Amino acid sequence: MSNEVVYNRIPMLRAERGISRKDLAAALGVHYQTVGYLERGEYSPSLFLALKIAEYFEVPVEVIFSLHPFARLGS
Amino acid sequence: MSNEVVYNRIPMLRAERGISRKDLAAALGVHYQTVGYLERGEYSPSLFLALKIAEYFEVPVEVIFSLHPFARLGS
DNA sequence: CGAGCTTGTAGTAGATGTACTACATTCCAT
DNA sequence: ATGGAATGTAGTACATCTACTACAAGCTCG
Repeated sequence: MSNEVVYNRIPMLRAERGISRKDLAAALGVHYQTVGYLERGEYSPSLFLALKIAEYFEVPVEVIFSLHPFARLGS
Repeated sequence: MSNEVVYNRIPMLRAERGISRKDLAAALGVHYQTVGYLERGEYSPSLFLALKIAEYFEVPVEVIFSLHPFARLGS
């Protein structure tokens, strides 16, 4: 049932903060490869991890994750 | 890593709407026992399912799910 | 050039989430 | 009192998530 797509903006938020995957992973308490998998969309995080990510970036979950594609910012 | 607790208010929201687990499950496209497991806290949903639930109840994810216990309403 | 940081890819292993079936219990309505 | 709806429990099976190790490639800084 979680074979469905969940879009995410982790790369954008991480770029805004200027931190590496490794640092983000450390802050979240997960393996740095896990962040890579999430950013590349190979799978979506557990709810627990999603809530941790939202807490870390201090934004609502919906700002980072969505069932529908995010609008592109550029061109 | 999702061996951690995620608190949820599904029973309360479902009671407010006055719908059964079976109907909620059907609306979400999951097995009715899955809703039971979630309500009893036996495990927390995938992010995909959490987003569907929030969409169904028309509230932000944080209203239903939290890393920290919800305040009790009564006494 | 050489070292180190960042990211991508690959693979194994274990934990968690979901589907499904079956049966027991409680409660309400007829 | 009988049946049906709603819920709880148990158990199996499969899919997904996460950890971890290892290696390749690009980049920057000395």
